[in-house]
Amino acid sequence: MPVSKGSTIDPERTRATILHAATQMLYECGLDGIGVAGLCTRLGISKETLYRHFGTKDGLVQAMLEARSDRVIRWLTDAVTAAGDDPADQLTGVFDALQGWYDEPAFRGCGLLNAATQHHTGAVRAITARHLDRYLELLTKIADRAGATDPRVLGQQLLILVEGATIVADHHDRAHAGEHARQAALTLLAATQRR
Amino acid sequence: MPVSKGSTIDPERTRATILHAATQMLYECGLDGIGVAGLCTRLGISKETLYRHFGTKDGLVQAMLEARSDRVIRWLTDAVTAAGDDPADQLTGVFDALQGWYDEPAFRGCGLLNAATQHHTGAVRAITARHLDRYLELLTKIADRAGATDPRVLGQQLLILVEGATIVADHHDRAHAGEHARQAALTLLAATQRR
DNA sequence: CAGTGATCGAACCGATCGGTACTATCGGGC
DNA sequence: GCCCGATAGTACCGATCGGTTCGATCACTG
Repeated sequence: MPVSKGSTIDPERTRATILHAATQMLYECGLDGIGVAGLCTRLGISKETLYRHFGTKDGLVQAMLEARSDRVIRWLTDAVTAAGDDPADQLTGVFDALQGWYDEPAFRGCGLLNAATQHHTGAVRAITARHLDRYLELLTKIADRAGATDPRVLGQQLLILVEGATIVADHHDRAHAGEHARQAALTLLAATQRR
Repeated sequence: MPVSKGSTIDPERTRATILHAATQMLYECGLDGIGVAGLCTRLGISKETLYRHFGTKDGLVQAMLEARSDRVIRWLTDAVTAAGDDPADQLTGVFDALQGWYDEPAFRGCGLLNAATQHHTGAVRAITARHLDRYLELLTKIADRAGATDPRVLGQQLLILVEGATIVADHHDRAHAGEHARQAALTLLAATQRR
């Protein structure tokens, strides 16, 4: 059955729907953990539709990763904003948000890092590197607002904590990684302010 | 040419040679980045030999990961030993060793974490989780010797720094990740001793 | 109401995958 | 010196992969 029952023909909306559903599937199964055929079946679309919107599987992957990066950065930016003006509170907001993520049953690590590890093509790695850039910018701003001696160094250290916590949560101890990282971040923040 | 020229028939040695060469190849290409056929060609062995020694590709992967974990842990343990008795020096030894690794052109992140991300089968993830356990044990011992208020928490934080530094080195800034993590580790160490 | 285009479902393609089978050949132990 | 086992090389298998094509069908537009 083409076009099926009451489905609105709206390419933009179709594309967005595919992107959203495929993001979850590919995150859950891994980029190579599910083929295009299986993906289309579980998305309830035909291969032709997928290929018309995204050209290739890699095209879908890249579109999905860019959208995911946007979403993650927005999510953490909001967490910072919601935490108020105190840099320590902002860091707490970030790591608490991360711990909330780790607690989700579907948590499988950072989708962008996973993708870069699986397909180490130039394009995917570039998207991931840019993602870390944006992360770093967010964290460095906090370090700057906190009056850190060297905000760039503290920003990098916070980035290491964020990524390390995500890795440890995925592969070792998801229950406490966020909290341990949060405490470490606050200690580093306090130490740099004290100088 | 079977058995080829002056090749010694020594199954143990053959197995070890395959394991060593395959470890490098699979680290460089990723577990799914090269097939069994290509692997055998570049290793100069036949598929039959590989399958006799390891049963399946997964068998090879698991044997390789276990060997790699042993090797990495021994390497870092040696770095700690070589650094003397001062916990701060020991941490410096660890992160300097890591930075030396990041500086290698062939550096592609932690092979065990990469493998766990690529093949999230139970067996591979278990080997990786155990690898992090051993890492944690090493770091917690340092925290303990340093007289940390809570050595287990500091050990976890150091683990987060180690893994975070490796991730950041792989995907963002390989030149400074080790140094930033080292500074952070020393700051955390000093802070926990001060209390 | 006619035509356009988005979509489905299925068949199909060549390539590649992990794994097996078989033969020929060589080294090492008896 | 003979024989067994380890090995190379090659052909082969079924499954699956990413990607293409085509016809039928339905929603929307004019």
